[in-house]
Amino acid sequence: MKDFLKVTKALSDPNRVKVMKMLQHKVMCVCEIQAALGIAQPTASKHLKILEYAGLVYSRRDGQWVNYYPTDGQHSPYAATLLGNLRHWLEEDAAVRQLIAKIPSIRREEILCQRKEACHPNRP
Amino acid sequence: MKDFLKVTKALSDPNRVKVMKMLQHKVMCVCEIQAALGIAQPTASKHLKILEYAGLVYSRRDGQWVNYYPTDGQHSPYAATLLGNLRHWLEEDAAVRQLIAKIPSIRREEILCQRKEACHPNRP
DNA sequence: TCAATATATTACCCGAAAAGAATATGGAGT
DNA sequence: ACTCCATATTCTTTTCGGGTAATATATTGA
Repeated sequence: MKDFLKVTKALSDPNRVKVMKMLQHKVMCVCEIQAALGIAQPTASKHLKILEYAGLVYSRRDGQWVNYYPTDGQHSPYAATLLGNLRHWLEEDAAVRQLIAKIPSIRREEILCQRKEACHPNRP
Repeated sequence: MKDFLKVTKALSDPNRVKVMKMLQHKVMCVCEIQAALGIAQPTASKHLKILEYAGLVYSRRDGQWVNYYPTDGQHSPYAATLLGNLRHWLEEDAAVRQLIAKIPSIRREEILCQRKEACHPNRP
């Protein structure tokens, strides 16, 4: 029961559902997710932890960034089933389509997490 | 997105999941659900309304009682899929098994909703 | 019509969850 | 060692959801 509730709870928040849909289209780091959703960095981090705890995503460090991936659902049959369905569910959702379309323009090298107001002008 | 969230939210509370599992084994009225879960009557009523709003159950009056049924998921593909999976999911869950086993001993004619302390002795 | 009962609704309390600010951690590069 | 930056964690505030008591509604039967 607990494992099931972890998954349904994780997927009962709009931002977390959006994260899952984005990750199914492209592997992303925290700062990219933060930028895509327009939320604060700790908020993004916390959402990802909840998704990870539910067995829906896992993370791997890549240099200075931490990438998040959708899992194959090995550790939770509930996660496995819902991940499978989510691949086609909500593909026509307006907010999701808008996010997916926005992804290519989000590049981690051009994001500054620590100062929201920063449009870092001189950077390699 | 909203319809999806209605379903995941509805299924992210343990008591509501238990209601769904019970209803998949036996059609029940509000007072039976209330008795099975050991919660107050308005609480049971509210949970059922949330499940109904999500398209997971529907209700039909039968004399003085209102019966609740699992839907076939016609009004929500998300509800349809999860209802299907729930039929086999959690069948081995301890709390669910205990509830299912308890169902036959719960008879609506022997329940008094309005006074919790009542063990109504003389009743047809 | 009135009494009894099941269900729905309302109002309110309380704890949990979401949000962001501030701070801590840790890797990369100098 | 030191700096820079992405990420994680802590803290605090605010919002949301589950719970119950009290009340309203609806049905049954006398």
